[in-house]
Amino acid sequence: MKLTYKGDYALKAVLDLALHYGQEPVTSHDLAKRIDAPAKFFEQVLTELKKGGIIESRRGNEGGYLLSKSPSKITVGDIIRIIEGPIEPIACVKENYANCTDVNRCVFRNIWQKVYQATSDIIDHVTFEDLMAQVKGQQQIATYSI
Amino acid sequence: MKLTYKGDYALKAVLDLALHYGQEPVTSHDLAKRIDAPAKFFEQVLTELKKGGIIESRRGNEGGYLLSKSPSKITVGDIIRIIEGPIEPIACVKENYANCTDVNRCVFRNIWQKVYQATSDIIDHVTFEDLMAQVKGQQQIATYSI
DNA sequence: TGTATACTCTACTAAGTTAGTAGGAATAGT
DNA sequence: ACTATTCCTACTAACTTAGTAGAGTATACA
Repeated sequence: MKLTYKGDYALKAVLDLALHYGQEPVTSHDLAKRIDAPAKFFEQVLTELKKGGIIESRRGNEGGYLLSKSPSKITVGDIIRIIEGPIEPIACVKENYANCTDVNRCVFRNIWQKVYQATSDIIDHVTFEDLMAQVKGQQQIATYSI
Repeated sequence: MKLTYKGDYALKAVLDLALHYGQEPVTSHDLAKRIDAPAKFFEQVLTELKKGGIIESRRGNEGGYLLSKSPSKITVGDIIRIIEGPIEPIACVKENYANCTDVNRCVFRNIWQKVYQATSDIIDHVTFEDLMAQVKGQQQIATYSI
């Protein structure tokens, strides 16, 4: 796994939309501003998230983007797979991979399999509901500590 | 973590050298042939492994490369860090990272920290002695099963 | 001392990825 | 009709990956 700017923007955008879940759509412009991403580049990220089925859009005045399902049903892994592609360290980790002479005997494949498993165990079990809870908790602390 | 060809060649080369540990040096040419890597490109990989302190070289006739320490003292993580660089999914995972406005509050950083930890827990604990044992075990089975 | 053998060093390149930029077309609400 | 917004296509500079090319340097051995 390696996180690019695109993935970083995408995660922040989805978290922002999660915090606005059930409310009015949020414009690309507002999102980009809040997460400090170049507006035009960020549009492309939103397009990919839409194609991936994570968000939907409303055009025209009062339009914008919103989550297409509950934050509890979206994981960090979902976003990463859509934006960054497969998370396997090497392609042979996947089942039915034919380009290797002897997949079953390769001592390194076991290692990459474990790394893949460990990584997805983490990112596929963190939902945006979890993240919202953390963010809200932090805001409380911040308020109290002033 | 993403494994490039360079990393793949490096791991295979070190395993091959581990299997020849205590014996005569192995030439770059022979290694490249056995692991099916382009000879000239592969030379660069060996240079990096040498700079990384994993292997040493003997020039001239009867020369070649050999491990600079016991296979039990070299891990997969050592090779990956030398060839592929840092294994953190994003730079902010490292300690004293200044380029972030609020590292302590970022809910995503926790996740990448965990991914980093899980990945290094795996690759830093597999030694080339372990891998040698696996390879030798497989050869036995292969012999018996004919 | 010569020579074959093997490592060493520097430079170049084609293809792909990353992180954008640019400009306009389509659509929806007032 | 006007304005705000998403949608679509194309372009680009910088960087990385996976090599290639060719000359230079050290060593063992005859």
